Amino acid sequence: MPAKPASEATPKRLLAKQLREQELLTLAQHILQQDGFAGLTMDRLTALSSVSKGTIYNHFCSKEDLFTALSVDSLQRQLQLFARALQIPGHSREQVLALHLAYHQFSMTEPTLFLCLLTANTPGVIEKSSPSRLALRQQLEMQLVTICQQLIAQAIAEGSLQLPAKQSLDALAFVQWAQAFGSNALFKPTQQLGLFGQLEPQSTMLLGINLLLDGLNWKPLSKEWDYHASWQRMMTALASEPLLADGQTN
Amino acid sequence: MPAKPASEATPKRLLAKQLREQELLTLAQHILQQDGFAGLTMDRLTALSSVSKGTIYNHFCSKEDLFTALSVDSLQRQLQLFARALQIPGHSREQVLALHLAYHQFSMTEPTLFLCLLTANTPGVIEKSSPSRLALRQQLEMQLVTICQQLIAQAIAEGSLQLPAKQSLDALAFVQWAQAFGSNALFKPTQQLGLFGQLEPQSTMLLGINLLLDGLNWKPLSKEWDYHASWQRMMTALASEPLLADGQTN
DNA sequence: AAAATTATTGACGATTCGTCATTCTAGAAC
DNA sequence: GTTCTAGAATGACGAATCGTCAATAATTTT
Repeated sequence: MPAKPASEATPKRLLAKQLREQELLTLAQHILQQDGFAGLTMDRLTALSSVSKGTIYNHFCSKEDLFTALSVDSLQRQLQLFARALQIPGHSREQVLALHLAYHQFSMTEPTLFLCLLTANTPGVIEKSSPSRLALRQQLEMQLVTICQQLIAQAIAEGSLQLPAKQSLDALAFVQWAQAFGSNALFKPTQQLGLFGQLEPQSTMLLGINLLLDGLNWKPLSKEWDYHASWQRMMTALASEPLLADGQTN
Repeated sequence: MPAKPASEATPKRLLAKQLREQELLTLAQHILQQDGFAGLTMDRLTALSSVSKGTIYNHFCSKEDLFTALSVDSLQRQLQLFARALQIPGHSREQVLALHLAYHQFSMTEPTLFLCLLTANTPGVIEKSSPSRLALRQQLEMQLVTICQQLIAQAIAEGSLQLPAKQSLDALAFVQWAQAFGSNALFKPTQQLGLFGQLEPQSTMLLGINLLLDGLNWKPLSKEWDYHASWQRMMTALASEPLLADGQTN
């Protein structure tokens, strides 16, 4: 047998495949926002796509795996938004605010993707997703958390924040994350929220963040600074800022 | 046509039906914790139960409706735990802590039920559940939130807490709820949590609560009181306390 | 006890998932 | 340019699951 170089990496095939995968994902999103989650069927996806069912199953090992893939997409979008949010000037506590805002904006402007994120966190979906894709998702989540940790570390370094006794950076990042996740999940798009229906998401969310950061004694405190103004300013900044294209060096 | 009394309310049939429904729900739980969410099938539930498929569909209009029913069960259990937690003596801030602890304990000791709660919050499930059961769930959630609100109102009345300017009771309850929900969801049973794997749930959760309540200036502050001790004390209290039976007047 | 109303059954149709033998394609070897 | 081959694509098919409904049984009413 001739020493075949194994051909391991398919040269340009890979690109086409990734491209098509993205195409399938956006198509799935369209179906979701048009017909709801009950309307997303593999057969339907097949019918509306340009490829056959077999090919689709060549991308996603199950319908649930498709959901996990959508959640990965979701996280990537979120990562982009985080990057943009961090470019808004402001002191460290304002930057935390910017991240929370970006998260919130994402959940509001991309309800479908956000709901995919929630769905993909469900045991029924996890059980039937491919391990590799689950790992990918976890890696992306880690990137997001790392951003938060860096922000906290930076605040400590510059002196606007002191690490509480016996606590880790991780713990602080977790608390922030939990707060943001919980708030956005409860304010979730669908369902007119009988529970907290009369609450205004924006200011309630800001309240939670302020309480948390005040509790941490993260300077300047909410009594020393108008974070409502900061929130407003950042909202317009995030909305208007020309999103820098993907692979752009600068 | 003879004036039929409509027979509206079936006298004792209802009891039997409710009893059987509970039986089906616990059976479904057993299947879930034994074979995972992928293993729960209507046919399988039928096979293991003493009734036929038709009868089961006479209780739950779809498989998703069954999940919503499980989440209702979950909330009822949680309500019980809240009641018990409130009986533990302590000042108002300790009582808030007790509620958080009860929530956390529930998510840890009844992982399956908690996961049902998460699953039932998913659009795919909501879309296919019966409106009446969704309403029931919402009502129970409302009860839980009301308990939180009362606690806050009481603290304000007795002077250990002041309502922040321009904020409502609802908003404060929401923030607490979001924090608790987020933390427990992220520390969810399944999946060894690569993100926050090395974190110790207990103390991290306590940290979050303390930050929030300190931010609210809810007395006594965490620097003036050993809430870690309170947490420990309540944990044993919750674990050991003889659970008062359901319909017991006292 | 007969009639009438309500509940139960489980076989069946319909839907959806996921597979696999076959067909096709793109590039390597000659 | 032709042949060869590894891998990709296809879509008909089998399997699994959902949910229904005509027939039957149980219970209440008269």
